[in-house]
Amino acid sequence: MGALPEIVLQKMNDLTNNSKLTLEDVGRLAGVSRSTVSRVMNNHPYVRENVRKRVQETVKSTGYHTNAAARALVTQRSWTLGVVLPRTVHSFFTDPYFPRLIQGIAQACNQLNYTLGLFLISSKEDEEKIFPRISRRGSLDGILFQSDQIGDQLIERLAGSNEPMVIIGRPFHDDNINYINIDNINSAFMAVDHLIKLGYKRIGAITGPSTTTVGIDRKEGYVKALKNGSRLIDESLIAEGDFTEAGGYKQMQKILAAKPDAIFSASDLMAVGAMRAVREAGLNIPRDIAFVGFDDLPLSTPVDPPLTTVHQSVFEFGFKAVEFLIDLIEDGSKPSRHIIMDTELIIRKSCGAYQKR
Amino acid sequence: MGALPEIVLQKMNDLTNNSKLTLEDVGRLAGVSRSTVSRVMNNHPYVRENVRKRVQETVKSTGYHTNAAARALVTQRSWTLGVVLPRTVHSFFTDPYFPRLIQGIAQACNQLNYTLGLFLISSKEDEEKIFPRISRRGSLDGILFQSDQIGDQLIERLAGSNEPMVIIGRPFHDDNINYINIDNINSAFMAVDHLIKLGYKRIGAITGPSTTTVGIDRKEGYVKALKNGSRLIDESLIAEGDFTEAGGYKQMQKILAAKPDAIFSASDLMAVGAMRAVREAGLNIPRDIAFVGFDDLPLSTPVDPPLTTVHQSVFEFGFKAVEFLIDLIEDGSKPSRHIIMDTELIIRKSCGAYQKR
DNA sequence: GTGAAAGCGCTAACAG
DNA sequence: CTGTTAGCGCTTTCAC
Repeated sequence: MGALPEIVLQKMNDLTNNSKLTLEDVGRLAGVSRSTVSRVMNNHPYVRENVRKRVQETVKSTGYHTNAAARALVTQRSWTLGVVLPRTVHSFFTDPYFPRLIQGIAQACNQLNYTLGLFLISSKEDEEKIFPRISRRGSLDGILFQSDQIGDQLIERLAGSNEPMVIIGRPFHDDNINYINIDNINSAFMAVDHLIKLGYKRIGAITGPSTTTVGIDRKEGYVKALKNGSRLIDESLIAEGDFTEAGGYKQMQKILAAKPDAIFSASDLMAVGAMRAVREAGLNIPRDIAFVGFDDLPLSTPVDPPLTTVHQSVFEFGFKAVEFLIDLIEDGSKPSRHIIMDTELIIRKSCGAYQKR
Repeated sequence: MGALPEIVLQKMNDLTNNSKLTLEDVGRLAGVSRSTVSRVMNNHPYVRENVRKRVQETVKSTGYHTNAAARALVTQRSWTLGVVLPRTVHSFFTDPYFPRLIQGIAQACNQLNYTLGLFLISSKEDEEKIFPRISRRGSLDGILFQSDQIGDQLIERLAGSNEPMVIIGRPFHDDNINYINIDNINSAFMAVDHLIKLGYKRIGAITGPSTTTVGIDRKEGYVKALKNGSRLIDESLIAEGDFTEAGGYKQMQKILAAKPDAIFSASDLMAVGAMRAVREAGLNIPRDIAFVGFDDLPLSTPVDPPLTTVHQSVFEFGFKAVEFLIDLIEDGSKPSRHIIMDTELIIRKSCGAYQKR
């Protein structure tokens, strides 16, 4: 430091404090041009080693950071990804699904040097206000959109803006849309088939909303499994839930009248509510009614008995979605793709598999 | 539309499709200069009404949106707020607190026209990678930081960068730092005092981590209430939890040996775990052991018996934090302030108040 | 009221 | 290897 004249030190101090340094300033302090500093900041080759060192030291001592807006303007890349959770997603703060998904997305963003913009839509007005912010060029490099209600207009509008976009879950119209999903139909099939093989005769279902593709697909898997096992579909054994605990409880009370001996629930959280209703009716799980759920996420309270369920890796789901989107951003010319993640049936006590043996 | 020559229509089509319109393009199409379009976009006065109309129509028909990066560069405002959740916040996806907080923050951002950048830090490496992104000028107008472990280095580094920042919760060193909080000491006091007034003699506590200010403050309220009621502090009745259900369960098992007749839990979620332990020990709530919790957030499963607890409005907490931050952004010269939100003791069945009467 | 011109801070040719 | 230069798309004086 002894080499620097006092006036430069003074300048450095000024600059450090108000922290409004530009490349030009740093260049001046390091005795190089703004281009060279830029090269150093962006790890370009072709900078002499001792110059690079000197610049790096100046950058460090001044606390200089690249101005993101200026960089974004010239590179046409914001390094920001938008995550949109539509307003019909009510269960945001009761079902661990969304927090877990966001964790996966956030971790991927961190690792891949993207910033994560979160858009929680809670009303029609929000939607209108937010739309320009997500579709405005220059602020987002791509969009992750949680699939929700079928015929979602926002999804169509966004798809029209031909920005890189990946839908999380199956969109209703999947023509020419990139999405990542699990095979809900076969996963549900697998779960219900397991109950059939265990010998249950009256297998009921608490489905998700029939206005969502998840709800539709998981129900389809249930129906398919029954048909495959030559069972009749009994509508009195089926009730439409809303992916909440309270919904599961309420729907189970309805189904109880039809005397089921097993239940497939389209989510663990609904299964918990349903089990509560069963217990209140004085019945035993799994002896009187067996249970299979869907999700296998850690709920805030342990379930008793432990729930047999379809495991999906929500964290990886979010992570992969980000990788998929970045891939799209880097090469937008690719034809649309669908990524299907694996699921697995985890057998625990609630299905009665252990008792039967 | 009949007035426009074919070549203009063609141009409009081109521009609409590749959607890379600039102010200049829109101006050309509307027959005005870029400045006028800018004025219209920003709702400036001094634009003739018919010109404004014409421009607005062109904007609409072309689907033009302002380029955020360019605007941010010139105005030095990104209209983006950063929310930082430090890595030691483990309970992100089991405790409803964080999702709820984020909901409040997101709603405020939507209403006040800000974009929300979410930074979930899960490792030391994340912290290093993220730090430049949050402190880099030009990308964030301000920061919301969830207070966590005492002596958090990130908080100190960020405070040093003198960007507008609001800490959610009490920071360890509160000198010259803006924060929003609830009065944890008095809230806990109120809860424990309630138990004292109900006549309980051996009141235990499951505290939060002693490395967090929430943990420390709520414990202090507990101690203060006991002293105020002329009780001795019995360390065997106190155990340090971690704000998880499993932690509450485990700590309760320890305290059980000391034969408490009431428990103050520093969070509802821990109370749920503790109640599970009590039930497993064959004891009745509230007859054998009464409970008071803290938070009053909707848990995924209803608590039985309903929990007497300190209510805090987490959604409003998040909302207010955003308003506070924006206030700071708009006038950075203000001296540091602290906002303290109200809490309220909600009496339900778990404390035995109803039985006693 | 409206347009021309300057410039926000950066990257990326293009020279040298 | 390094500096000069030309914009990226926008807002904002300053003239008229």
